[in-house]
Amino acid sequence: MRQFAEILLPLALPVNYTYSIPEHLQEYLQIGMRVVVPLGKRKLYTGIVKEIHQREPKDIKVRDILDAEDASPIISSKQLVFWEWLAQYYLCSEGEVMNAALPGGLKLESEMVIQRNLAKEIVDEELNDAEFLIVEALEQQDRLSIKEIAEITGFANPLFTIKELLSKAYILLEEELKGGYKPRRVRLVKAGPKLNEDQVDLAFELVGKAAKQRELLLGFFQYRNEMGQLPAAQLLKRCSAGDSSLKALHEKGLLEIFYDDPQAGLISQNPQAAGLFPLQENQQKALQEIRAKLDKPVLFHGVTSSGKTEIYTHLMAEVLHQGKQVLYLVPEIALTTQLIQRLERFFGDTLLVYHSRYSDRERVETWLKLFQKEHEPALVIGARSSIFLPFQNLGLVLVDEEHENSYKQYEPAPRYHARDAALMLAHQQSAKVLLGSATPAYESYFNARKGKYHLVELFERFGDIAMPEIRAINTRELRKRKQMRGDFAPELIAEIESQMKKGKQVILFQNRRGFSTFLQCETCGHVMQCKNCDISLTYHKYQHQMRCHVCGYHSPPPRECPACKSQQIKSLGFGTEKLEDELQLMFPQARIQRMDLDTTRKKKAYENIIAAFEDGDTDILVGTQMVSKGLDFENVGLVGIMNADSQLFFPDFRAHEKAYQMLAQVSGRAGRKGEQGLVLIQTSSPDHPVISDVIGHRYRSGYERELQERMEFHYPPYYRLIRISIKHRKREVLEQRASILGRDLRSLFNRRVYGPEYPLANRLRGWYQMEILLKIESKLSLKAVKQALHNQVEAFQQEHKKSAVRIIYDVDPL
DNA sequence: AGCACGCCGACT
DNA sequence: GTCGGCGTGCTC
Repeated sequence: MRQFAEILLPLALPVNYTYSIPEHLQEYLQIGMRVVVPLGKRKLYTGIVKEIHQREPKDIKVRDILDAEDASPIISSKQLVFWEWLAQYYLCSEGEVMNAALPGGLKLESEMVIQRNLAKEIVDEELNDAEFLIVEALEQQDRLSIKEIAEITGFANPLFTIKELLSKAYILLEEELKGGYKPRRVRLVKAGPKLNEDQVDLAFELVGKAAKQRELLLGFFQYRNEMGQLPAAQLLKRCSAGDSSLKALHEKGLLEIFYDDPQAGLISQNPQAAGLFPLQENQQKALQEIRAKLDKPVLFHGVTSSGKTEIYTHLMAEVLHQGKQVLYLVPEIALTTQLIQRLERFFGDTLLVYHSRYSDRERVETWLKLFQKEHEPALVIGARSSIFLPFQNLGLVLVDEEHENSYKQYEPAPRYHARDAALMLAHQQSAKVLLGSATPAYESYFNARKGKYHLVELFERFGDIAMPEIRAINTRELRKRKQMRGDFAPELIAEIESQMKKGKQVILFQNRRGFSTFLQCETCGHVMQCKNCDISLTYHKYQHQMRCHVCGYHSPPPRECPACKSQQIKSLGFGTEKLEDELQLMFPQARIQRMDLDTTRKKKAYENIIAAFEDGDTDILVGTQMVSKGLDFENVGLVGIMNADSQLFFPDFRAHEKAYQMLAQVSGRAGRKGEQGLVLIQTSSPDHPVISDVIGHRYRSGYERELQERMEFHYPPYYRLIRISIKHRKREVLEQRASILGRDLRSLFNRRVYGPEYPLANRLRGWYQMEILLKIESKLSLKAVKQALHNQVEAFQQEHKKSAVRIIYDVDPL
């Protein structure tokens, strides 16, 4: 019986391909193994075996699997089920899911290499100069890549020459797989044959007078772990000794140098070496309540500083104690060294960390380590992509700050929401789920009120700290009376001053990076725009550049208006950078730090800024969103919000929800230990209901008000949204096609179709873009809707094949 | 994703 | 006249 395998390839293919299993792999191959398969003319890919069967595909010339990459599966069947759900739910291919799921090191891609055909002897007359160069190079080196040949010949595209040589039989082509993960090895030191532990003085006699060697030997005794070894690099650094001293000790037979994987040399941590922090009575009560209700997902609504992390830690410890695995999801930005170190103290080796700032090698190591821990407890803390790790024995999924938008991936597909996907992951593995936030997403709160989740609430802060006092400052009024000093109300300036006098720190929040929002010509009103995108460029003073925040395009600021040549150009709006400038002028002695995307780009920059603030080396921290995320500072007396208006009046149905979340989260940074913190909000609408809710710490009131609107205007949680983006390089083609597609969809879904319309920026990276929005009643079967949608769009694309538009789906868009 | 095939501008 | 630009289609 001929055997076939359905293979997942890391490509956006509409269906999975089938390959035949050659004789030599028939007994060997298992679901979840990686295999090498040919695709197209000269490409090899690593795919994953999804299914093994005997159904021969019709009308397709099936090719053989070339080889198996693994001795045993590296993807569990549980993961394959999860991937399938993601592809189906988020309307993308399984290949795209696989691409997002696998760390780069587990994917292999082929590269063509050129080898000399030794059967063919060189006949000078047959070769031109370039060909001769290649043949000659191949006499030295037995294989060359296309890139290397390009370098040797100086041709940008040497394929033609290669083909020529191939036809003359001088060379052979071969595919070589690259990018495979190889375990890392480090140099380690352990006791040598001449080192007798009972007679250490003999060893020192052998060393003689060499001071550095004595120091190294002492260091070895001092720093080695319980297995009697440590990394050579660490020993040398601690003793500030050179390699030669170590070699000398090695030659004397006192120390042995060997190679092993990096874990071996580390001082192994004793799990739960540090005890858990004891919980306060109200925390204890919340924990008990959560524990009792985990038969369904629990939404834990605990105000800022209520000590949610401590409660999580206790719960995680319990699940680990049962021998199960825990996934602790946090937004990327909240994954700080502070938090990781804290967890490391409690959980030692059971803790695994996974996120995008880690190198690919580290991610592969984490992946494989978890795979090995099939039936062992493990705690994984990670950002959204950690939902893809190979959990086999998942007991609990914890989603912290579950309202965070950064859980949703937008580009590239799969456009998944890690919280929602994690709920499914937990469901598939019968694991429990805890969602936590001080400001839950309205959709989650709705689910909790409707009984889909359980709700646990905690309204007191840890250690009986009072909720901060929040005051709104009416900037419209002050501007009218010309009392604003730049972007600051007098009251804000006075408070900053008085806090600094008291030795308290200040956080200022401005949700806009750069120096100013845009540059505008005073004469003709022209606004400097990105040439690829339909948005204005932002002026960055430090780099003296205009930058596009969408595509990264940048250019020096113009001296004159490109439209009317006037030299009167003014900057409008303001960002963190300008704020920092103004502040320094007002408070020359103050130590001011800025924290935004620009200042945290480097690897350690974020940690450094936070450490400086924690150590009291910073008086005023100016920042964007980043300052509101999960940072716990001890000494913040004042939080100032420079301009709440941009959040309040943002044209999005979630604007009020997001504004409340942001204001409440930033406010939560104020006040600690027995002192009430102060929050000042500058706004032109101090009476706006969202502002009053924030001042009164009333989460529910905004929720109730907003839900009413959501129902009326057909938005989540009453309706589910699918956004269909249509892209084309030519505006006319796009508009014409989009309107046809809109009509097609309307014939199917009637009034549930909105648009096509241009989004806020109608051209991004050179592509025009329109959007159609589908609003589907929650009670309808989303699956059936998606099927119908897919078929309709497929038919539409078939009918307009020439100069086709690109279509992108976003299910549950944000 | 790559690579081949196919139709319109600057040049050995 | 061709070389080569990228737009489009296909890969089990």
